[in-house]
Amino acid sequence: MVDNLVIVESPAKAKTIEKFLGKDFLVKSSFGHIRDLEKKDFGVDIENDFKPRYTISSDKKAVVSELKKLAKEAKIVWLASDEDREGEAIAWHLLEALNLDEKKTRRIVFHEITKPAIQEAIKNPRTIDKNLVNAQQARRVLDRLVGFEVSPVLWKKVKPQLSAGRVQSVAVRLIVEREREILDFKTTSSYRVNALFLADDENGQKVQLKAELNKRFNSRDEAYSFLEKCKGATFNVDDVVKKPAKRSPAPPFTTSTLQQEASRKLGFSVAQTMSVAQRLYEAGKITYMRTDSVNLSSLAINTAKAKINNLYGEKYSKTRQFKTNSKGAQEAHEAIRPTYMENDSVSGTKQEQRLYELIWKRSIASQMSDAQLEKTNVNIGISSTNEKFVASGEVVKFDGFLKVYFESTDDEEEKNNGDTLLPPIKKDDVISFNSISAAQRFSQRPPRYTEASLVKKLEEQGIGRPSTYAPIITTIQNRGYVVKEDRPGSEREFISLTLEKEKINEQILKENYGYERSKLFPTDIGMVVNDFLVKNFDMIMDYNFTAKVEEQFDIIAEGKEEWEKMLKTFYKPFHKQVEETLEISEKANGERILGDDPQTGKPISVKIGRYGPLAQLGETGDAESDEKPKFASLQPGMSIGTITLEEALDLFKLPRELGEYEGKKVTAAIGRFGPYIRHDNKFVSIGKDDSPLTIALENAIELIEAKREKDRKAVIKTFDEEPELKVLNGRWGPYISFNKKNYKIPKGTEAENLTLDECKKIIEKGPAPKKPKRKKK
DNA sequence: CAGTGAGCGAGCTTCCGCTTGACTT
Repeated sequence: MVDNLVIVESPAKAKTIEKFLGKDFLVKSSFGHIRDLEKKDFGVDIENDFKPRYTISSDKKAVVSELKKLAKEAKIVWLASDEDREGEAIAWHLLEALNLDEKKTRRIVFHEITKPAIQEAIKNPRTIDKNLVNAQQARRVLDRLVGFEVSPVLWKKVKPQLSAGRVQSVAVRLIVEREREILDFKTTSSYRVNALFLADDENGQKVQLKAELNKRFNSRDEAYSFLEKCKGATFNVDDVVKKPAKRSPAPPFTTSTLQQEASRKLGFSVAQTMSVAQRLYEAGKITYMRTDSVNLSSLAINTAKAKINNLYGEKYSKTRQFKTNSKGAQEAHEAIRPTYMENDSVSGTKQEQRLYELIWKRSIASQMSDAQLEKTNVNIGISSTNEKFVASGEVVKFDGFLKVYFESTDDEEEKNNGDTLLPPIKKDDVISFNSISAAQRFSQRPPRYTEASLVKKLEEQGIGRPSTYAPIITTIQNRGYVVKEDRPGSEREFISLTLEKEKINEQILKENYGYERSKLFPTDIGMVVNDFLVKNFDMIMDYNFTAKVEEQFDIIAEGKEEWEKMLKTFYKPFHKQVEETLEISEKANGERILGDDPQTGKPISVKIGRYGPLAQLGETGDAESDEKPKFASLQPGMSIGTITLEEALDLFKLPRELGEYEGKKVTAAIGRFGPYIRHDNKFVSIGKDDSPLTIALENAIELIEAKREKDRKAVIKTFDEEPELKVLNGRWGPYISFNKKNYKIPKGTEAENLTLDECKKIIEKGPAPKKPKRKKK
């Protein structure tokens, strides 16, 4: 029985706003979108101007009926969803789905959750902007058409259950193309020359001065003859140039930059960052975490200023307003910042504390003064040749924002010239060297994407939204297009030449390179699907496709174009591509023929099968011989593009019989869960150190016995009266197993002391709650 | 939990963006 019902999107936001609005206002949340297109027949009437058929999402039925009831009782309903395309559509769907009377409905928006901002919003209601809603409908329908027309093409032409979409397919394309660049990369090498000079410091002590030659040599011989020239040469300081420089703080966090920095500084995955941020948001500790805005409210700027003055003094403070420059930003919220800038730490889990601290530092630093630096460059001439050595140093004269925060970069081999103080040398000083060395350095291939660097790239291209960056990364991995993996590096030799005490010493040294940690790799399926889509759907796969349709959506939002017309223009050529591809295109399976099996002479090939990449021995459809081909799945780490004939032949050697143990056969093979030993219908996993191709019978027996021992330990208690009932020790602690069903033991119960009766009581209470539909593997 | 892969061919899969839970056998 309240006069005013306010509907926002998020329940945490509802709670906060309710406090500002007083007793006459009830604030509820819609939990995001409440309606979506039907799944059946595209949910769109294509023939009839793309008329959408909306239905209330199954998980929103309860929310909608509650809101409906409250709306009926209220005198005025305030629709306060976000002020962007999606938010406007949510307001409109609420109006429709709740059957709201337009006369008693108001649309309001605010950019920051502060009392004055909300009161101001209430004073300035407007009506729903139907043009903006139409832009959203166009976006929604276009995505549906792309997804639901192209995916079935993949089911027919590549493999069932695959998916394609405006966003995910382009994300996969980025990863596939980067991988190809890496595979095609031709490494070159050059010789980098570094010298260690000796100079006097203020106290006349000898100190080292590191300098690099301004030229790299292409061959060992050139490098060698340069070092020869250095023998007996004199080294003269040609000039010493000092230049002031400054550095400015980065803007406060958006979703994308938070994900990047949390990945670089804390090692969080993007999904992890979002879930920790969500908890901080729900606890009222930070502002909303899905945003593309770098804007700070005036309240935040003022409290930051006070905090900085208090902690570091006035000269460290500098008020800044940042502007968004990322494509397609809609700026419905503030930047991500602490709700109370004065709190430099919070309680909570270790992860929450670390993420909060990062957000606090970044926000505070954004309101601090520039760092003042002094850069020094020293050129050192060589009497016997024209090349010069260059030494550079950098000294922080005033730290400014660097006192609290320094943004990291993705560049792995970043030069480490941070805080080097050069010795006080002067122009025309003559200095001597300790050693000069020329080392062979190799050109670096392009880096593979991490989750966070992929998000950065997508944002730059205007693809995806803050609320979808983390789900996109998850989707392309769940679909099996991409895997996130560590890969070991390789070793290579390089030549090092060192001139010391008038002698050149040549060495061959070894270095590791190419080690990858948590990087995104395309799978075989990812590559085959990508190539198929690029070949047949160039329009959708164009990196600028999203940016181009976004321009159209903007025109619709301005009321200068009808959304149905825009869709018609898009759909005609698009649908033609779908039809043509279905008709003309061959099945794509990425098949590659490796050669012939030396034993049978039959061909060996690799391709994508129904269940993933496989190797095949012999040909299909050979009616005369009546002999079926043999199949074997490729193992993790193997790829259609790079597998060799030998590796493929090995796959056909399994399952392998090792011998007998206790009168029963022992075999080794590779299954869904990796390599295993099978004996007496029991399975034992083979560890990393052994391979099913080579493991000996005795090692296998050891594994079998070890497994038996472990199984014995897993049993805490059994009862003679009821052999089916066991108290076991599982991954999540003790539990009861009875007739193949598992039961939770109530907290505070000592598992060892359970009696049969007590166990039966637990069982009577029913099994552990059944897991709901869980489809994803 | 520990392969499968043609053949007959039902009925299923799928998009992006907005928001949290209920759940980790």
